[in-house]
Amino acid sequence: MRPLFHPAVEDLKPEAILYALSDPERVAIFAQIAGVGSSGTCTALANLGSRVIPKSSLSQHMKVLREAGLIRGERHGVEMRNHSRCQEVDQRFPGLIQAILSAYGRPPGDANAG
Amino acid sequence: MRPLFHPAVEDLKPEAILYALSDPERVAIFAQIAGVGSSGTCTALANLGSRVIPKSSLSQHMKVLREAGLIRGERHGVEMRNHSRCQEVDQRFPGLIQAILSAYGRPPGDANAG
DNA sequence: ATCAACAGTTCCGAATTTCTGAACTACGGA
DNA sequence: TCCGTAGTTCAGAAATTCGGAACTGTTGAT
Repeated sequence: MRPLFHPAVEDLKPEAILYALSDPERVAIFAQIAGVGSSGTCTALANLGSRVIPKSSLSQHMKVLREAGLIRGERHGVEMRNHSRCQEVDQRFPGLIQAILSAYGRPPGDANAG
Repeated sequence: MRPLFHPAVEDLKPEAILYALSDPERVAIFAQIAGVGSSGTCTALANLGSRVIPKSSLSQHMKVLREAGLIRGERHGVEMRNHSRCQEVDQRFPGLIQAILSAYGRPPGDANAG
């Protein structure tokens, strides 16, 4: 398995962020990670909505969110812990995440607290 | 040609808006329309960036923007005049358009006055 | 050390979407 | 009517997405 790629703050691309959050399933995943604050494992995220997301699809979703710079994933033993990079994204693109989550009717949560 | 479809304000979907604006080419088109205020015809919009957009592709882009509710197109004689629906979108999703255009480094323009 | 279970990734074929040249529709003017 | 212009629709190629199966890497038990 190749190591996970995470873009630096200065390399964040608005198009990648918008694309990542143009899928309601990914928004649900991201909102959960941003809301809880951390430790969102893939298996815990697989059934947030009305269906169980197949794990290969979930892995792809996580990759899209990660490579857009929205989340950071760290391996802890056998599992992956994901936490949001809201603070960094907000530093680069002020208000963007909040406006998007609000549009989706997601409570702001700690979206601006990191 | 079938009549153009424009969603009502209450039918605007954040995923459609984010998807539409996850393509830099479409963002350039939308920013131009929102900035100028109106009367953006397709031929005038075809060469905003580094390449000339083929007219079939441009037509598709316009359709995506229109069906996301970001612009309104009206046929005037032989040409189509497009103007932004920023005001309506902003009413439904406050701050969203502005945050997105800012992230892309586009001046706000009359994005909130449109 | 070996084995089994678990969490997540990668592979790959099927389904869907996007792209764009060519054909087409619609309107206005001569 | 015939022509030119503005834009849409069609259709095939190219690219992307989806998801089951196989795989990798880690932990814990024997």
